[in-house]
Amino acid sequence: MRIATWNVNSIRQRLDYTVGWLRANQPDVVCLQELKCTDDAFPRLEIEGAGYNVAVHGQKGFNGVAILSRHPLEDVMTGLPGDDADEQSRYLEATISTDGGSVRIASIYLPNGNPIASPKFDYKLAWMDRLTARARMLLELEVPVVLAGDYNIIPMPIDARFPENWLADALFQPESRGRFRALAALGYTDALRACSDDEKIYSFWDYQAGAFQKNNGIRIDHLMLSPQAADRLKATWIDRDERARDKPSDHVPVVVELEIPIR
DNA sequence: ATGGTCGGGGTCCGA
Repeated sequence: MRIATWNVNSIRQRLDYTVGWLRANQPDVVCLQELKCTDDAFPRLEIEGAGYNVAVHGQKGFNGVAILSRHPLEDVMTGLPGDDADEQSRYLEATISTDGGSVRIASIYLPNGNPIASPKFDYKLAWMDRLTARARMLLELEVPVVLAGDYNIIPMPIDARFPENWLADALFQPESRGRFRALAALGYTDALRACSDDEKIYSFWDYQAGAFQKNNGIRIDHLMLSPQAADRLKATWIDRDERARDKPSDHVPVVVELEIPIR
């Protein structure tokens, strides 16, 4: 089973590239982030036309997450538990079932958190605590779980081309990185690091100052696997070519292949 | 030394 995560930075601006990527790569599941549109404005027919079922949790102008699946989407859960007052659309969870097995998958758009001396950073940390609580619950299911998305976390210095540039950024604070590490300590595996020897591998390059041309990138899009998913991990990669296109997203797809046969 | 780019929705905010 092939599972991808991609922050598309507006699904309406990136619809052609998204459909083209689905056709070329034939993933079983894709988690999308930063849709920047409401459920009603999501281009559902075009995605369905490419052969995918759709679960959407949209929001006008900002945020918004979706799960696309070639297989039925079951038990869809919208929003991250733990704060009924949180109105930002950043979390969506569903079960993908095939005859070869089922996977619980979350599409995550973790808050950016900048600037660090602001309520936005507090919101980020509180959101991460809620995510950790949810991740702990999911482990109790003892099934393959994939928590995929834009975590807005640079886990380690090797995950940035120029780590010194990020010292004052919410993406690289000890509090943010510590919470990501806590997720790993629960028993979740960072799929890309578990299955790639390439240290200089990034998933985001800023639009400004020719960051992509200089390979001034960071790795902030992650697929975290429960033990039952990690046991089935076959391969991971990042589709860097998507960033070289005209008018691209600033993020590229990150992909995992799990040994869950599709029958 | 400065500012550099996108997207959405409206002439600024979020990233």
